Amino acid sequence: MPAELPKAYEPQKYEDEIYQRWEKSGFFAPEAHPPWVDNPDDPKRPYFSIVLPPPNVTGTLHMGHAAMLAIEDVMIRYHRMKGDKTLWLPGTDHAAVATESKVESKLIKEEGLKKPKEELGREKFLERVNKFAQESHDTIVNQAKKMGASLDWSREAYTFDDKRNLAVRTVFKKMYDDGLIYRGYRVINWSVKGQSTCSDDELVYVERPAKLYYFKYSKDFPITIATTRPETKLGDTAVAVHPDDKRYKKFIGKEYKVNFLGQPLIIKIIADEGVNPDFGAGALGVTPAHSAIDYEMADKNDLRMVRVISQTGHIDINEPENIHRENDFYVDSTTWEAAAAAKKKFNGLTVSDARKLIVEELRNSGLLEKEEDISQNVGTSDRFGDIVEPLPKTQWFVDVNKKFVLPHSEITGIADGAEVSLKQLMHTVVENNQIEIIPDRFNKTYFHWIDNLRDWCISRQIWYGHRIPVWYRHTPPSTTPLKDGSFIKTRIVSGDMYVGVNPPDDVENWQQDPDTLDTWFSSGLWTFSTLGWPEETIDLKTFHPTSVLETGYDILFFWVARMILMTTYTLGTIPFKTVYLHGLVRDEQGRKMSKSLGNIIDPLDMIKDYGTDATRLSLLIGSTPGNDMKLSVEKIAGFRNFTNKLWNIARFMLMQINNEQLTTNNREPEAKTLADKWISGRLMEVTKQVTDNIKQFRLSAAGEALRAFTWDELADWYLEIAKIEGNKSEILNYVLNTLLKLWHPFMPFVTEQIWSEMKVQETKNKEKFLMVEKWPQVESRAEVGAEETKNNFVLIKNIVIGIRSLRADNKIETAKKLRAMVNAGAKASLLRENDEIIKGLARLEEFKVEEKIEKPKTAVGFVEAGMEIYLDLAGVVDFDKEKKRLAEEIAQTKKYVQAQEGKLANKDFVSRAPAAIVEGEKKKLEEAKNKQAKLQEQLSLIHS
RNA sequence: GGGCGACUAGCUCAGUUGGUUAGAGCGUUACAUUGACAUUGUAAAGGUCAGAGGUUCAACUCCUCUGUCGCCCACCA
Repeated sequence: MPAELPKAYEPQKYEDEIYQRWEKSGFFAPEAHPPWVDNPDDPKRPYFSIVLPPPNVTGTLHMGHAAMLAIEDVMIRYHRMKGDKTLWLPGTDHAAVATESKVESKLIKEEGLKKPKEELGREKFLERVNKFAQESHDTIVNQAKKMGASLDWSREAYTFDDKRNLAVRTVFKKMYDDGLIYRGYRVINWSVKGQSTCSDDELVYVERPAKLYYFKYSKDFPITIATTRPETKLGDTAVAVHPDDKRYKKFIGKEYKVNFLGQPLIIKIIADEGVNPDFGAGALGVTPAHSAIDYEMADKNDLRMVRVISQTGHIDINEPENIHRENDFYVDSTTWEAAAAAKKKFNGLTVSDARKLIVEELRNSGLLEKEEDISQNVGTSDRFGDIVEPLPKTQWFVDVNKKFVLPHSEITGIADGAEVSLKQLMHTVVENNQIEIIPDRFNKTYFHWIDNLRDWCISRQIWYGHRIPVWYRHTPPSTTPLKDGSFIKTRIVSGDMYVGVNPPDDVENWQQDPDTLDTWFSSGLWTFSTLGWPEETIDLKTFHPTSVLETGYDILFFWVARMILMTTYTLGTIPFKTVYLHGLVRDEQGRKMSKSLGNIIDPLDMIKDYGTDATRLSLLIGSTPGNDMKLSVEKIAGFRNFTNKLWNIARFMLMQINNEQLTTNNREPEAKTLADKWISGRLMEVTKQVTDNIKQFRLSAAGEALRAFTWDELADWYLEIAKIEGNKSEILNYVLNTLLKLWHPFMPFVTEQIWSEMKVQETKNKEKFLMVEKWPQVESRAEVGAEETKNNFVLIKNIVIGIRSLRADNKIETAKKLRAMVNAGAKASLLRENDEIIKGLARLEEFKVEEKIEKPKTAVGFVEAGMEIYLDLAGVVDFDKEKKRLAEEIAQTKKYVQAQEGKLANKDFVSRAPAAIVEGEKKKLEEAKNKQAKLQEQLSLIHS
């Protein structure tokens, strides 16, 4: 007998050591193919690759990461065991804003700096950020290792390292040359707090109460407008009404010179379909400089743009584009003086102070007609948290609608050299199914997002990020608009500007654009920048497009869509074939886990208390793609129990396997008994189920099938039978080998540990890994009699269950041996062959199998598959109770019989349903009728 | 305002093209326990599949409507 395993599995004892051995073995890298692969260098050998969604470098592992790592590791380990060239490439994300502000507040807190960026300067500050990132990098990496993730650390990438920076610069330059990146003066989302732009997707809308003010700009203005932001009206250049609004139709096209509390305005009345005549006053003041929607309206109607709010969030009506001395409106000196007074009055006020003042003045001058409480959606900055101030600035944009020539295309439906837009590319690859999104309902969301996509603002005013590879001869060109009468039209500022992958030769005469790129710009390149692009590396050729992208559905737009954009544009191909979206991990009440709620389940605590395998299973089983999952400590504890169960199953099996016969060589032995045949058949079925389910990304179903097999069939039945039949070395060995392999992707540690105990027994060599064993094959052998085997076994099983059930009902203690007998009819020989099993499992001293038998007087009975089984209770039976029990069962059976008869009496059913279904229902009816009759007979035989 | 999802046992969830007497885990109840495992075993209770219509021989499954909850998108200013 092999050396015994400890009674309980203690994950903490093994996990770290196993991970180190795995890592040292080199098998995480695709170069180290499993030893049994015959043709490792065959170019046709399939590959499987996943690039890990990079966690923030300064972050710590949370359950979301844990779920991601567990799901991806299952896929990776499965494909590695299948013999594919398998690469799982790790990396971390520099998380520009998040990291920068973390370091900033750290410097303030710990070193007493007031404004760290100003005080240290760009270079020194970035040094500090880099240092911090470097230090905390190891934390998240080590935590990923704790999860058992079989990542190829030799290829680790960072979104902000030199290689990725080169990729970023290269793509930027290419897009600029194609005219897809432009510098423009447009209304963008500005975070006053963060002093930076943010993209449309980074806005979070918050519902809050607001006041809607109704007023006229001045007494002589004909239309009342309504607004929640009176202070922006200082920059109005139009009033918009619905084209069909009878009240206002006559004003459309007219232009008014008004004095708005001292501020001179020229207001044009325009018509726009978007104006809702029933909301507010049915007329709205158009502020092109401080509202994205007004900006679009202004663009359509060729309006002027007057900026009145500065980037610090103060009123500032002194911007160059605001004062138009050429305009005859201002020739009038009184107006000019009024304008000067207005400036003096409002300038320097914060937005909210200005609002108060304006409302006050409107009220005093009798212009304010109404105040109304409404609820309003305001956009806040996801990163900084403050309400975003739309204002015009010169920024860099990616044009998503502009057509360009795609020289090389591997995209179905788009030919080499075709003229396309980025939007079209993004649309096509999902529509033509080159990229499959799981679950597929997210296709709809994705298309909707693309259809509404506007140009992407990519420049940010923070320091920790990829610097824009643009240099200006002196200072950045002025943002003063051209004197073409149009203050709206996007224009690309030319002049002394250099765009290049590398700095200009005489860089000392140039100044680089101070801005950095949106972090998603570099993340968008992730699948190919990590593989070495722009170099033409072997990795790129071998592993791209990647097989699967697995990530949370919450970053479908931020990241997944941008990767599709960047990859189709740059390489003319898809970044990945399948997108697997997992849900959010929530607490047991369905709430998000957060510090403030104190409901965080820390994966590292769980690993410590219950082991990694249990933690992984709790995230894998019982959750489906795209749906949030609820997690509780109890669930994890439950899987800890299962881990221990598996350990003890193995422990027992190893004790049953004869020392000389122990082998990790997986040949299926000949099945001798019915139970043997049954368990081999079931194992084969389960192998097929698990394999199919993993292939179809149904990991929960795969795990659930395996769990049910392992516990309910193998442990509860076959191993119990093995105790009775004995002498099962070979088959137990085979089942154990297969079982460990099937479980390995889900619970790598406990399976590897058991395997290495076996390896030591067998070869005295620990350095052979289950991790690279060959995945069990599903043999397409002819399953002669497989169905019959199963049915026969189920019959035995049901007899045992029936007897146990009667015992329990009659409160017979487990230890007491009873006598049972059966009217076996045609099944007599089957039951005789297996009577030891029945006797053992049902605790019988005698199991009498006869073709025909009379019911003993002191017995109770039941009917199974047409046989009557009697359990002799030797006088302890309570006949009243027994009568009741039988009557209940008869009633139930009767109900079923009636239902079946009704079904079969229905002519439509018999004529229209497939013959096989009808046959099946007939058979069920016969069996039930038979059962009913026999139960009836049993009842009638009770004389009390 | 538009869209999506969920609603199945006390709780957490499976249920793959329509055909099962609707399943699992946890929990509950009863009994057991030095022989692989109490991180256990045996047995049991527990469901009008949110509601109403419809299609069909047949609906948890397909269609329509309603309700409750959740999420995403959308700057009625």
